[in-house]
Amino acid sequence: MTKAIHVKNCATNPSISNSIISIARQFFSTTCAVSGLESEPEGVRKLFGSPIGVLQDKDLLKKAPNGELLVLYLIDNGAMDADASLYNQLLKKCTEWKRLKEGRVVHEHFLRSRFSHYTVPNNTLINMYAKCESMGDARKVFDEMPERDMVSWTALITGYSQNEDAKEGLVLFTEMLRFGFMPNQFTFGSVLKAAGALESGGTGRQLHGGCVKCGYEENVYVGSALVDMYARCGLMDEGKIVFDKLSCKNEVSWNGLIAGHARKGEGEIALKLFCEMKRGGFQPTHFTFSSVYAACANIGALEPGKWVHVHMIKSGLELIAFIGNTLLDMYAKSGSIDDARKVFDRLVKKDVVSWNSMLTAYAQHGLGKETVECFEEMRRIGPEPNEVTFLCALTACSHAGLLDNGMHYFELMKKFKIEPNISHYVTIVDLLGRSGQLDRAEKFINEMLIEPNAAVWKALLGACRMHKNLELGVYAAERVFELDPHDSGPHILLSNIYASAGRRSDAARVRKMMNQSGVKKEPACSWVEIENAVHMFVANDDAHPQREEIRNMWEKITDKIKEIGYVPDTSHVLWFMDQQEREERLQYHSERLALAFALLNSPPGSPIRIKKNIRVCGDCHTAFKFVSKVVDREIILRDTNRFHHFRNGSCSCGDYW
DNA sequence: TTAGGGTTAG
Repeated sequence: MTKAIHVKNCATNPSISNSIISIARQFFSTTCAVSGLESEPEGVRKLFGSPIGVLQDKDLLKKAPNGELLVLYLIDNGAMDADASLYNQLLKKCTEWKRLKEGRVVHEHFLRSRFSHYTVPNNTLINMYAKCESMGDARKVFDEMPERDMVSWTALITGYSQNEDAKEGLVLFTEMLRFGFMPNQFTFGSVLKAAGALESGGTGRQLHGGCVKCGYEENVYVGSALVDMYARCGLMDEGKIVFDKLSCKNEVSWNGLIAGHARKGEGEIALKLFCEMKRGGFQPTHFTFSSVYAACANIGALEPGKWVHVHMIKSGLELIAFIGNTLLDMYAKSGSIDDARKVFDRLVKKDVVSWNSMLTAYAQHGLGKETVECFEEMRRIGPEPNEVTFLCALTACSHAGLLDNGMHYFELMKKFKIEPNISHYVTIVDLLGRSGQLDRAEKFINEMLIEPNAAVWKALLGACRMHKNLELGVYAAERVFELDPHDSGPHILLSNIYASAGRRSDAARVRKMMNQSGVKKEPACSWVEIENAVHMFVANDDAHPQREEIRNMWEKITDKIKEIGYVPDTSHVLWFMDQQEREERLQYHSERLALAFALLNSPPGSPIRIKKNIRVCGDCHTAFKFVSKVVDREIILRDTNRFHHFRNGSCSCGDYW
């Protein structure tokens, strides 16, 4: 319905009257009759801060930043009548375009008006400040308004929950109940988001009870928020129950469930749900693809990831950074760095995360030269690097042994006014340590501007293990034990340092200390993907149906690689076994079983992709290099740190990992 | 006037 606004005393100046007509149309979706303006154009110019000419533009309000102020000017000059709903519309526009500065001016004007006690525009004010991330102002409006309704409470609660202050949102919710206001579906949506952000399943369950009581469980917004809340709390079963009960589901409900499994590292389930979603006739969105790619990246599932990518291409969704970044990451983490680069090159618009993801991909694959080139390219044509960019670049230098480049980048951070955080320090210690500059690494730690944490000392400890420095290793391990006594890694590292120095009783003491304090070692396992199915192996796996064939295969391979010079290095195996026992133990490390299985079950010549949940041991690394030579296959092993591409007897990491 | 979902590092 169109309503005519009669602007009184309007201008003979056509540019002003045209502007007013244009504003009326675009701003209030109404027609406007101009009858002559006697006010001076200078005043308008002052308010706009820009030449009047700008106002003649068709897309006036999108371009002219101060359209709201013109309306206030017209009100002040008696050219337009104000009412409560006009203030409301002005504030809504400020919210929509996130124009905090103009919003404040409208707010002041509103306070001087005779409508300042009206609840609705005050609620809109709360919402405006909340959306402009100015919660102090939102709270002030709420506290000072003479009368509040349920919307006032909900707008403020939503503000806190959207501005990462979930706790305050929940506190306010209980207060709202105390004051006797009944929450509606909007309120529940926001408090459930808050409970999810706090990963507080207990609170979430109580709220769920409230939703049921008030009859909102079936509402698709509330239902999806419940699914999302349970998913963020890691309670996938409960999320699934709510999801199944929803008679009216939409894409968001599906996405909540899929993203939940993706976050938990349950890639297979996320993929299965993606198929179900499509079968159910739902169109996957950017959010869906993003979660599914993250799920594939997590389990290193290249083939399923490619399959989902084909679906996305068919669906016609543009390759924007939003999904392209996760797609790139998926290819990189699944071992296909070439595909990752292709995605990067095809991105419609690259943002800082795109560049960081590409740098990370190169870093994980040990491609130091490419990382340096990519970083330089980013400096030339890309967005401003951020702290993650530098972390990626430093990690790549560390993994590739590029000491000078790494130290140069660390210095460069100052130029970009980026304060190094603890992760940057850890990486530098790692870089110096791996390069054998242990004293320099120690000196660096002592001169750090922030307090070193367990990770810093762990980096030094790892370097001491690599370069067999007992004294400094013991010192670093003691620091780690003080700061993080429950981590099994440092205990094992120290025990191994002692063992390789021949100090068996000390090694035993550390193991005993570890066992007594209840520190548990994560059991090692490996995965390999054959024809779209993922097979998992643990060390000395006796349960596998093909165990005999696998063992025979590995024994055959061992004989072959021994012929061309492989000598088992048993220093990575527990010290208390005899030599033969140690060799046997090594024989059946999970990655070897996975490799033998892949050799038995995949076509000759095809690359083999294996994933391991902990760092690959030194002896397996050596063995794999020899294997890649005798079987003439590329073996791509992903461990927790990085990728190893084994080809023709050598590894892409240059034995530097 | 108030509501939902995603990504890079360690």
